[in-house]
Amino acid sequence: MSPATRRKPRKSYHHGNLRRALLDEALATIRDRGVEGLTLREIGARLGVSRTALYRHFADKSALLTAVATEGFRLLREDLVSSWERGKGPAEQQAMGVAYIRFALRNPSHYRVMFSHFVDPALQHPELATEAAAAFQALVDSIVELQRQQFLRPDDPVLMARHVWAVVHGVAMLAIDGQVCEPGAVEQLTGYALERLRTGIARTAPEA
Amino acid sequence: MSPATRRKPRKSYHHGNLRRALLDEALATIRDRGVEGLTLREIGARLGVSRTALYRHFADKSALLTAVATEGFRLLREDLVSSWERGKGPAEQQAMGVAYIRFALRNPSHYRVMFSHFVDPALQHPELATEAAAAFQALVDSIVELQRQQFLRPDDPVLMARHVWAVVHGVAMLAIDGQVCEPGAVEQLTGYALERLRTGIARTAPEA
DNA sequence: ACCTGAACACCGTTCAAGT
DNA sequence: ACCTGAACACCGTTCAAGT
Repeated sequence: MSPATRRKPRKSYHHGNLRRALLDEALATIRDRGVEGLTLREIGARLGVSRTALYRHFADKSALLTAVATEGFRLLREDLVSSWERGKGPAEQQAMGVAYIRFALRNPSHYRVMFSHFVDPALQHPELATEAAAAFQALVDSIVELQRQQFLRPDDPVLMARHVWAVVHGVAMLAIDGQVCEPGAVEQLTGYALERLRTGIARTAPEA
Repeated sequence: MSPATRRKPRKSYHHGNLRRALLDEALATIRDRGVEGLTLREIGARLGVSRTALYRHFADKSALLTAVATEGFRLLREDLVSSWERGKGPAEQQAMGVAYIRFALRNPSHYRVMFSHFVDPALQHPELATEAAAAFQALVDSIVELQRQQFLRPDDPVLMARHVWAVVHGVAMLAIDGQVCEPGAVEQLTGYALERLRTGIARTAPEA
């Protein structure tokens, strides 16, 4: 064995995208062991880099989590906009609700960090605040459009958007926290909650 | 100064209810600095007690947080039942919704620990699972009664309860996370969300 | 019974030093 | 530029010892 073939077969430096590798390793660790089980030292060890290599890409642990949350809001917004822009009608808004809850279930690590207040209070980081606001704005936009189409009550769209957000956020949290554990129960709750939500904010009763 | 008058004027042992004092100090620290800012050493120091005194009352840090969560579910259930039993009608169910959100706002430390997954996954502690189930059951009971009174749709009461829970939980989380920060916005969202929720699950349209 | 201080293994972070 | 190893202050937890 030459000295080059060690436990970690690696060139002297970590090549290319260490930042992305750190984010991915953090996401995997959060998925497996939760946010409080995340340690910077173990991330470095798993990637075969020094404990301090991370500080070349993130100011500290909080900055790493902030980056996770920021990326999460961007991915969520992309999912929501993608669903909405297929037709910009009532069916697409229902699809947005499904997409929101599916995002949380498929990206629980992102979702937990986004909403579990592990980042600095009051969204101090401007990037994070911008992405979070953009995701919320996608919801407001769809509500304004459906109000224009006379499908929704003419209430304050921001207030209505907060209500819609509360519903899908509540379902998502119950789902990823395992509070709804029977097989199919998440899908059942998603469908029921979105249908009751629609009835609650619709301009006219569906039978009218 | 005699040796008895030290920095911490205290009898040799902590008298009486150290367990309660530890819980209260933990709640205050969580309120001021968040769950991740909670350290057992500082709690002991603040109470003028050794770092290890806590282990006479709690197995470990997780057990302390589990106790906080368990107490939170008990207090929440008491608030909900108290609101409901004033009349067991539609107005009292609305009051339960208000009480739920007010509980979260008045006891944010309890609420965060209850729902932020700082306790063992899958609610391993039977006491915690029992209290959480009891709080949920109070909601199911009120739904069954209002269905019997023909005020609510005759859907599966557990499914409807999960939906109602998702709505109030979503509003509560947005509120205590400071996502709704303008003065009066929380009360506005609470009133709006509960009214839209009622419309969504009511048996008949209110105008009929 | 309840509490204490020393000790152990661990963590985030800093820094002078390497390539 | 990017990475490294040693060092520092901190934390949860254990344990033999005190009253």
